[in-house]
Amino acid sequence: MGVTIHDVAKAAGTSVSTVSKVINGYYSISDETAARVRQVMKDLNYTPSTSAQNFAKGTTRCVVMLADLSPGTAFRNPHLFEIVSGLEESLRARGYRLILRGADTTTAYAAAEEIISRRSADAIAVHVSVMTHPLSALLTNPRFPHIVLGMPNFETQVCWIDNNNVYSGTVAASYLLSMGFRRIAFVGGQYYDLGSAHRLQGLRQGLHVAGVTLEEQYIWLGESTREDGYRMTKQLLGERSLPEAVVCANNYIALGCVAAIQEQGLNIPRDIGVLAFDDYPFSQFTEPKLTVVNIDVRDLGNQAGRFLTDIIRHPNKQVQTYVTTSILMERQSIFRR
Amino acid sequence: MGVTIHDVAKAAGTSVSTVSKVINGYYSISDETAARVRQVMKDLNYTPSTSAQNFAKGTTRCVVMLADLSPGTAFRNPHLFEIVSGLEESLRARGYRLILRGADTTTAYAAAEEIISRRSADAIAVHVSVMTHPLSALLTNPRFPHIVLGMPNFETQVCWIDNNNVYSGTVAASYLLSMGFRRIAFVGGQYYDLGSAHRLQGLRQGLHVAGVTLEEQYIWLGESTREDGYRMTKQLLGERSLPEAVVCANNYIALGCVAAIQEQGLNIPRDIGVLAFDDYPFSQFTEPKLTVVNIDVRDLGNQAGRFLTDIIRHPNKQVQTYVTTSILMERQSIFRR
DNA sequence: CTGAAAGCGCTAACAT
DNA sequence: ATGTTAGCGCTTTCAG
Repeated sequence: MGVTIHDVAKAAGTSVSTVSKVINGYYSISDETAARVRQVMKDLNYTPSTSAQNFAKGTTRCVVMLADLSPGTAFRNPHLFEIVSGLEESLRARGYRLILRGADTTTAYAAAEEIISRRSADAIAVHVSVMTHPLSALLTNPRFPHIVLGMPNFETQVCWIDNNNVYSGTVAASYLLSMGFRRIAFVGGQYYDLGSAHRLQGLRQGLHVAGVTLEEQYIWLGESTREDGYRMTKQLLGERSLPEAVVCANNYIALGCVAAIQEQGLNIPRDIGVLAFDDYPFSQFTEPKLTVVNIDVRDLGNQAGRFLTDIIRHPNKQVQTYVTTSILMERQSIFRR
Repeated sequence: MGVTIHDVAKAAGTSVSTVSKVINGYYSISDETAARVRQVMKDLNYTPSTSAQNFAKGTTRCVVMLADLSPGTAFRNPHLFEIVSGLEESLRARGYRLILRGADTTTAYAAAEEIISRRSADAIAVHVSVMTHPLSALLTNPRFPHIVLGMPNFETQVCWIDNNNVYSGTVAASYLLSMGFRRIAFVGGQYYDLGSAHRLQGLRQGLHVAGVTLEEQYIWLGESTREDGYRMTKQLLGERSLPEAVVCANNYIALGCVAAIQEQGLNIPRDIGVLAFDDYPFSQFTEPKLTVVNIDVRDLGNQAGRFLTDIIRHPNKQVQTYVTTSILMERQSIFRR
């Protein structure tokens, strides 16, 4: 079939090992031999076989990512794919390929086990949504290079990386304070929705250090849906005194929140400001467009790729870290008071 | 390191080829030997190395998908990832792994060339957005197993698969006709936006066979954005006689369309019906929720995977096909007249 | 600086 | 039914 390293060696009048050495570059080969070999490779249109190289070197140069890829995920959770894209980009820059593999909590363990035992990848990336306790044990004992995207909601020795939502919350707080807001409300997900909970925590903290209190009556937690955002905001607006601004834990809630406020005949941002988290395209589908604290999730994927290659090199390396590039995107839903 | 086929052979008191045969299963091995070998494999916790197997067999069991994965793609184009998910699912069911690789029109050629020359995948899937003429030549001459997701907008011998948007257009037509509509408008993308153009064509055709004409004055083409949808609809509403329904080529346009109609003080669906294509989550963010002709893009990915494995087996197979599972999702933006 | 040769772990004729 | 053996295409140690 194709031309092999032997053909090159023969044509260049050298041994295959010499050719291999010029391919890999980290052996001493005289410049002239190297040049000749390179020329022959070009003439013969030779490219080393990836499988053969990897097989001989005992590596795969692949990392597989386990994630929920069930129908509709791309629509419901674009974040996931933005992370995937960032991961792919980062891995590719480092010479690795990203294999995407769908799984759920019931199948992820077997998938990982197969990958590990068949040595079909150099590392595994697991999206936190398919993470389980057994899987965590599989990854850490004995250790196999891995990273979990998102902080697991249980104590574990796995490597993970996540956005620092607490920090993002403080960013929201600083911004609101700087814009002259004091009486602030929060509409978010349930306490077990860690992302929302952390954002709330950061917001509260950020306000607190400035001597401002986030009052309990202004905190509403529910489902992360447009419907529940609407419902909660309605109730919030029923309070005796209106907040000056409401912070929405995510875009879905924000959509409902805006609808509720406007239905009440209130003007955003004149009567009440709205600040949301994340910059889904639909944060721009409201009128006015939402000012948001955006989280650069692609960067999360990027960082994960970087850590992963580190971990492949140093399997004992333990990474449990937060990375966040939160960017405030000022649009029209908050005006200075 | 790991236990190899030799260890198994020794422990089972057989030759490696016997072990190999029971692994692969398509050679005659006595039941009792097979059982013994299998037992030893289990005892030794042996799993064949994927790389070694593939290398020996001269295959990779991988297909790489080339697509635009630039920042924000997941938000702007969730369709793409739904296709990816479908493709992955389908390939996995057939024993292949999906490697996702970012590219653009300037890098896709080199990426494909590398894959082909290094034989690092058994096939390539290319999203039409990164397709170019040279790439098409590379794939077809000599033929390398491939499939393009989406119909290229130039004459080519590549294998491709796409949704039948013309058909979807006729689905829209039939529905509107059955609901008693006659005077219908279309707000869509430019003529070179093939998806939109085909939907328009199907709509026109579908109406035509029922003796209904889609009048030119009711056809507005522009950018596929909320803004342009708004602008076009505004103009459309300026016509001397209002259409009974407007069909929007996609969700973005629909968002603007709904806003324009409502701003005009018209009620949807009482005064005017709105029918859109695609079921992005934000087709439900309008009030009322949009009735849409949804396209099952995941199924497109699924079919692509099926064809791809066929093509790998029969490299000369030529596939240029439309598949469509369009489903009408009735919500609140169309009422029977 | 170069080459010979022994793998890497498994498959697949071919022989028995 | 089972074993022998020659690869698959490249890397890497060890001599020279």
